[in-house]
Amino acid sequence: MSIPQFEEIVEPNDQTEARHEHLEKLRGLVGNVYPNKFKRSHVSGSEDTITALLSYPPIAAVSTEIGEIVAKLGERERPPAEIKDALNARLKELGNVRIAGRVAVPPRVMGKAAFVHLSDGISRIQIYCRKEDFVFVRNDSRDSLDPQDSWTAFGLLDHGDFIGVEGYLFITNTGELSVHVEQLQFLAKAMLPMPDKMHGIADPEIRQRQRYADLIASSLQVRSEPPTGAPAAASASGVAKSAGGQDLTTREVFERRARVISSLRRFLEDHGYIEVETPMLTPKATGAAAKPFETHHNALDITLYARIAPELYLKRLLVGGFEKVYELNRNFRNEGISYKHNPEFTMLEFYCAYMDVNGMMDFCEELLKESVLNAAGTLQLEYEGNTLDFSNFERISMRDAIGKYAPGVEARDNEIVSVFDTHVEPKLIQPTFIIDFPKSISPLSKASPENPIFAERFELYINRMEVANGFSELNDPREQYDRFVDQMAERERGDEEAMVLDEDYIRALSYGMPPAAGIGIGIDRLTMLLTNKHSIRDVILFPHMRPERRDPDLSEPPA
RNA sequence: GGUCCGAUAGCUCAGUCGGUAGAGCAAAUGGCUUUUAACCAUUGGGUCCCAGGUUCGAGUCCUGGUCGGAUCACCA
Repeated sequence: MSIPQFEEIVEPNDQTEARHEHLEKLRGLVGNVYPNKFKRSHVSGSEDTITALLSYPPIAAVSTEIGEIVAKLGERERPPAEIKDALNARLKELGNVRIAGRVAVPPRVMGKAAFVHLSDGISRIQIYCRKEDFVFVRNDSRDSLDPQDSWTAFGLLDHGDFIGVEGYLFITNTGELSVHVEQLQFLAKAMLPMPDKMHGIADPEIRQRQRYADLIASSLQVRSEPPTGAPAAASASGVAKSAGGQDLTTREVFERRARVISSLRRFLEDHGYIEVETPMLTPKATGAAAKPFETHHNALDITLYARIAPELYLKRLLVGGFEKVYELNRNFRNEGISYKHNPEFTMLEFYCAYMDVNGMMDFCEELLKESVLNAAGTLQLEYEGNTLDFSNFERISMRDAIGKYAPGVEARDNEIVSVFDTHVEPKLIQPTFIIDFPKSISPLSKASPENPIFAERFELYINRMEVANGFSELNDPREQYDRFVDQMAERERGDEEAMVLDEDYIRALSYGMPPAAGIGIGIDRLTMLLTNKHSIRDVILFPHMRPERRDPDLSEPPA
């Protein structure tokens, strides 16, 4: 295997060469250009990130006051000096702050003063540097550069570099909260140019392959209505929009994803569930109908499969005496990639002893309402031109749903599923539990006591997508065995996705499993709904893609 | 896997009928001590995705390929 040259990875061009030159000149001025740390101040009570400082009440209050005054001014008008001076006196009392971040705009140098915005990935704040008025700190000693060298060093900063500054907060003549810099420390270089400050990254390939660049672009992008001082956290309310009313930035999408996941965990733990971890590499790929990834374990010389579902392991734990368990982690399915399928996807599965399918629907509804509200701040979500209303979940049998959404369409018992898939699923926009599934396609669920051709099973549909699937768990080992045998017969007939018999699972059930209900919830799809994203790749940080291919001419060095 | 669409400067994009490769941003140089998509002046920057073909001449037309997107089928 050939080792690519550094220059093949970071290709030289006028942009990178300029940055490289700046870096070498900076090295001459400040010594170490990749120092190990920068100590931030604690004015806000905890470590002063830019976001923490901006949301610290005394500072937020000043921002709000000046913001209200500026909002009333005309195009070229400036806020009155006496108001500004009074606010500046309040800011000065807070003392010096030490903050760090990425240079968020190309530095604006104007003769003998300069303005730069720093970003902490969420919020940005302006810093103001005046020649003769601030110094660069050397990174290999405690010395400072003289003002002339400091000004020279400032000119070597590029859009995207990391710097740390110390200074005092003040309001500029135009009314923007800024840091008047007294000391500046160089922290790290950006050797590659930042994404276009107005457009960000348009190419979906780069957005997904180089998520880091996408995240930078989303934090540095200049929006048509820039968020003036208000931290992004203030956007917690509202639908899939951030403070300015625009679509969520990439950063905000993944913050919202994190919020819904932590809320799901909290709700489950508050209701007595414990989180468990079951094998991802398993000798049998079962518990769902899907093609698995296959690998080989050398030491044991056996084939292992990446799990397609944790279901059968979790139910073994019910046998073992855990009454409420959940697992929130990845499943792997070796199938097509689409806007709603990624080869690895995140599933929340949980099981509750002594509960049936109806109790599970009730609980699922409460869980989703709570988590959606926590993550998005509302139960009404704008999505693809519809308003999804999470305050109301319909429950309807598969048979009745066909009558309601596809009136006049004939559906004999053996066709009910395909008729449902083609005629009903595309119409299920609002949260809908479909119940009464045919038992034949539900090999792990209990039959309905009222009508044994149905399983006590539901699927939750939202915006034409299956978001959850749950049922009363079959706990009769003999019947489970018979169902597996039926599945194996399907397999023999060529259905590659029919379920595989798991002997150990039958043995486990034979020790006795309490009546129980279980569910799987697709976290990626739920996140799509919460963030108004139409592709699963937009809610997975590093979605699967074909590997990047290097130019073959460049990758064959002499042997 | 099928169908449709796309790839041009570091980034975002134009490029007419086949006739010398364009803009904005970014970069470089100079100016400017409160700017904020800063501004003004000057300069540099191209494997037009790759390989063939048609043609006097191809970014443009044709064929094949690579990568990506949308969509359909299977899956959650």
